[in-house]
Amino acid sequence: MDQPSQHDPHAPPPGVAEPESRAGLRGAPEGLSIAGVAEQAGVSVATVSRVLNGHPNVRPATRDRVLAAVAASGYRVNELARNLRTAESRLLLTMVPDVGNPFYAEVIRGIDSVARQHGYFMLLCDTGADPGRERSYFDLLRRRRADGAICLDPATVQQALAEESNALPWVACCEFDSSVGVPYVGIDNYRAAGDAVRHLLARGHRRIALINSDDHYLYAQQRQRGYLDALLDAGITPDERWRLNVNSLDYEAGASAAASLMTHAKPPSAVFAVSDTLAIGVIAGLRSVGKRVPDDVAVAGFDDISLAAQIDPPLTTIAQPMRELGETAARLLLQRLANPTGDVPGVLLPHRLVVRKSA
Amino acid sequence: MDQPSQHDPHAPPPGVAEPESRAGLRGAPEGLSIAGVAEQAGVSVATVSRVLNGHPNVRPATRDRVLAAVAASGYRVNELARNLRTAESRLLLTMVPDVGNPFYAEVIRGIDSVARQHGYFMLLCDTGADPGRERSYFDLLRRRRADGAICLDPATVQQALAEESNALPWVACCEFDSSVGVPYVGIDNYRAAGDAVRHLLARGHRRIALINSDDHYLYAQQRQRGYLDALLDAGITPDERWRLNVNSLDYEAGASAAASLMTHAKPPSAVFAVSDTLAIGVIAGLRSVGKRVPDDVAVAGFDDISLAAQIDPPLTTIAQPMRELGETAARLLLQRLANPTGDVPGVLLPHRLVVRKSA
DNA sequence: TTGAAAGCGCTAACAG
DNA sequence: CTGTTAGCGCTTTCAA
Repeated sequence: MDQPSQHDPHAPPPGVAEPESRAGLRGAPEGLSIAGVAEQAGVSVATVSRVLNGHPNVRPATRDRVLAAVAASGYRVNELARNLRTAESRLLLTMVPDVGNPFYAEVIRGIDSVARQHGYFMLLCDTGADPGRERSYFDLLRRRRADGAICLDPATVQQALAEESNALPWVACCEFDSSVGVPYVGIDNYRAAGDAVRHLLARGHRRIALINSDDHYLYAQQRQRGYLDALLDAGITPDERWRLNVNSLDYEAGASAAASLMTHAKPPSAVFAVSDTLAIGVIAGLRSVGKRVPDDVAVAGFDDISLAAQIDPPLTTIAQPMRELGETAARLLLQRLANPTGDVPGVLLPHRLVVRKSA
Repeated sequence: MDQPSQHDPHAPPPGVAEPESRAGLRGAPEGLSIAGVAEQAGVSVATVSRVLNGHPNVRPATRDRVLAAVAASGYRVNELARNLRTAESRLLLTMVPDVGNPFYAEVIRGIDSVARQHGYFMLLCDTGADPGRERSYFDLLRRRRADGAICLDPATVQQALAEESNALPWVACCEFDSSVGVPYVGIDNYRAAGDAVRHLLARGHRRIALINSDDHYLYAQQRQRGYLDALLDAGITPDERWRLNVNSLDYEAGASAAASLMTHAKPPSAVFAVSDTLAIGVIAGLRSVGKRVPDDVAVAGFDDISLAAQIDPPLTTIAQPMRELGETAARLLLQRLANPTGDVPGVLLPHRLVVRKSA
């Protein structure tokens, strides 16, 4: 009972992370090393290391002496040294196109929570979906600053990554190309988009526009195919002028896309935007040109960010399990790290149509 | 011209970050060290190190030989080793209450951009404003995993930090207590809140509610004082029942606070929320109980996140220079790192009232 | 202009 | 159960 079995060396060592006396902290010399603690405790550095890492083979009395010295001196392990010695950084790199997007923010939280649970920290990098930045961040893996990476960037840039470094431990999240051969987690974008469009069709709409994101996202292509096929299946010939691609998921992008859509003589009666942020912008843009939602134009979004339920009118959208997406990605990566040669699966998580007032 | 003067060792070493032949990468052995490169180039490890770090005293011919070996082998420096040797992690810790809040997201971007410009990466930690998590993250500094920290958490927890470790290199951002003695950047919350309330007063409102965030944020106290004094100055006795504190900045918190406010017999005609997310929730909550904004109730927010201009009605709010806040915080920290003993100032950035339709 | 060698602080054999 | 010791891969004197 007083002897920890099976110790995780990256959990806070017993006695070390506990609140210690202020005096101890005050006295903490800057350059105190394990050798200093060993001396104070009258043992060898090896023993201190053992105690710090929770190894079982230490006599309780010795352990206490070491712990006392640690507490008294305010010693903290130098993880720079530990990292070199163990050849791991305990850092997980997360590359995301836009931290500011609420969708990504939530995915990130999922990643972070699982990472921390396993003694890893998250190095978050905002790539702006720029291949150059992506590459340079990815290089952190080779330089050993991160043990593994999670990539949410466009499949086009993921392919480049895969080509030159299939062996490096990384996984794809949300955006993925199942053919590149890295583990991935995401949803069935084709079906999800179809579900959204079929909902619009069921509401009686025939003129349905698509506001899509940048085409080098594979998910954009998949959602577009889902949209087209759903239309075709309903006997509707898609109107090319009603398919817009925007190069950012900002509210503004959605707003101006919507406004331009409404300049047509016989404009669409419904809009499907592939992101809630876009859809919220669409609603604002529609309002700015005097259109009411959903009376004049219905709007459906994608993601179900928390804001979707709060705007006027509340947004009908496809819910993605954002947190789970992130959590799963982190688990897949951890799995790959633990067993570099083992096969790691691709996993598809379920989506869900959430019907609110906007469509 | 062909000799880099004044080289920053953390910028990509010349020739190393450039795209190399695929063959080079393919052939890269996992455990290639500087010694291997030295051998291939027929020089000593010291020389390789000099080349890698752009030291001037290397004969061009030698340098080329080394660079060729580096390119051919696909060698990448092991930063774990470099970090131990140079005793720095080149990581900046950022502790933030909620990554998902658009306000913080934007501040974070500012931090990240300056950090990267100076060869640092950002370790982002979501504390949930929890003192325990804060403490444990902060410990990363002592363990040498980060060279410095930027804290956006409540002043109450910052005080604890300061008490036990005034000597550690950290700065406060957005939320700060000028008396704790660490460098900080923020805005004049007292004046900003006053500006918002005075705008409401000028619009003819007398019954003005305040929806405030958790009281252990100093900014919440400052904004409350600004609100109260502005009312008092206008000869109005503040009504205590109209001051609400919520413990989260989520949309939902704003929505339910607004709804409860409207249960009063003679409810407020205007609401000042100390965060845009709260204000957006307030508008949704008002709508849910049948109130129109701004006709029945005017709403003012705080921050000017990008969403503020998109909702219906567009939000009147106090703009904070979010990016600059982050950038400045990073610069202050870098300054402290460069000169640990030097005095680092507290800096106040300007805010701005943005009048839109909601008030 | 270059090389040899001494560590940075830690972990993990290997002995005892 | 404990101590001695050999590195991890790099940077940096110090000498040549």
